[in-house]
Amino acid sequence: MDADAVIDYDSLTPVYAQLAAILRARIDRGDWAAGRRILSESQLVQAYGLARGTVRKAIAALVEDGVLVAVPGRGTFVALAEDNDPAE
Amino acid sequence: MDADAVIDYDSLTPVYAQLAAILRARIDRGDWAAGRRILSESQLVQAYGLARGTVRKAIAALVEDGVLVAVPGRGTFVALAEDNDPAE
DNA sequence: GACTATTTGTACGTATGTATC
DNA sequence: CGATACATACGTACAAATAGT
Repeated sequence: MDADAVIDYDSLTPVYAQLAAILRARIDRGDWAAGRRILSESQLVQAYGLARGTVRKAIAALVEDGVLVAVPGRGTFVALAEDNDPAE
Repeated sequence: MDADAVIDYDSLTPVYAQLAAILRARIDRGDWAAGRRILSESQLVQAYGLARGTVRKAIAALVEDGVLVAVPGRGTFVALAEDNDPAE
């Protein structure tokens, strides 16, 4: 996945999945280290021009994969375990 | 969980979680056998007086747990495997 | 093949609640 | 107290898949 920072609405891949891939790439390339807080939902909404629901869906997918950890009232953080669960 | 068929908006448990518990109970008691199609999202909306997003969230939780399987254009079905993944 | 109806999937918008800072 | 941030719940609209006419 090379299309960082750009959402392609004509793509077969859902927007939220594209954003999830973008965020995962940014984490992999070191934009945010483990344990660091990433952009807030509002900031992601503005940065990529998406609806909040779409941003939340992307974050939820990464939380599901153990890449991110969401903490109510604090923000969303990069998970500490680098190697995630290969199950599924 | 005994409060079948009734959503309690004053409960600490989120509405979508209550609906998920209700549906799981209905499956356990045999309202729908394995491989059978359950109510459509629209029917669940009408039956329980909820928004579609809430219904979808409840279904998503059960799909996550391997209890249900959603098929685009056809409906949502009771999964074949009775004993689900106890992980998590 | 065309058309319609049904059903799930995706996307967006808004409001409220609660916890944190 | 106010601002920020995540969680939940409501609503709308359109797209895609499926089935039947």
